[in-house]
Amino acid sequence: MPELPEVETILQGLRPQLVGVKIISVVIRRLNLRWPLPVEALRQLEGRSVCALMRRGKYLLLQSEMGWIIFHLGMSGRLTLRSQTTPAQKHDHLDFLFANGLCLRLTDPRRFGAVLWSCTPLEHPLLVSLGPEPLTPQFDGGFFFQRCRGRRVPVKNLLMDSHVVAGVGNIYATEALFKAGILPIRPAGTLTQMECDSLVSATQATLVEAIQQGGTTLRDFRNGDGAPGYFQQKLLVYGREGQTCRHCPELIQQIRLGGRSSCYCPGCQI
DNA sequence: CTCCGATCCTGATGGC
DNA sequence: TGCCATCAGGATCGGA
Repeated sequence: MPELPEVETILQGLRPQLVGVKIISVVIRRLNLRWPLPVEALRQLEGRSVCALMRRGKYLLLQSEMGWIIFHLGMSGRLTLRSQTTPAQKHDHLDFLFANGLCLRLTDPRRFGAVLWSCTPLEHPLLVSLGPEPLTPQFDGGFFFQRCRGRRVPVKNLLMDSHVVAGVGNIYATEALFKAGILPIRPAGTLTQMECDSLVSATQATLVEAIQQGGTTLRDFRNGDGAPGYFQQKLLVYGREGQTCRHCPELIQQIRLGGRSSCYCPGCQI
């Protein structure tokens, strides 16, 4: 569910409420998500304070004096703040109860998400091989051009590959390709340096605007405070198959790439 | 190394 | 109303 802008939105909501606050207890209702929960480490958090909250790609990192908890929300995960009296519902798997009366609750119906533990999170196997953050100078047209060279997979697959660049999912890759005027099925190796420059700029502009809008709520995304995002109102092609392009008279088309649906305009994208 | 498809799981939706 | 198929924001894994 959540791509980079949604995780960033959650992070910005949680940070002022939780940093410096002591964790009183941790309630574990399910021992397994995608992988087993680090039960021992979660127990050791009790009585410790939150030192910092950070994001890397789609991962949300919580630092305590004992080490770091790594969250990944998968397709359907949510992290929300609520009062400690709110009863747990069907897919509420994990609660952190804080000294200020708040409860941080992890909900994940599909259970593709993960909760992991590490003393050095950036060296964790799942994070160490991630590509650069898309909103840093490391991710530029030259970098992406080099990663595309010799590759015959559709460029959209590369843009969504977290080992190439971390945090760009299906919605934002689809939107960025439209903004850059590039067809999602173009073999990555056929992109010119200029097209890579354009695609990187479009990706960054899309992510920045989505963060400003508080993310995209297609079904049930909510930030830490339970509020929806508004970027869905700005979507140019995602989910618009069969409708008229916003920039020309053509109809938006839909194809499947790597098992994911991709929308594009045959008039605007080459 | 590259690429493709299967896979983990539940819930919403639409056709019949 | 029920049943079934399809689809959904992710990322890993195995095999060709």
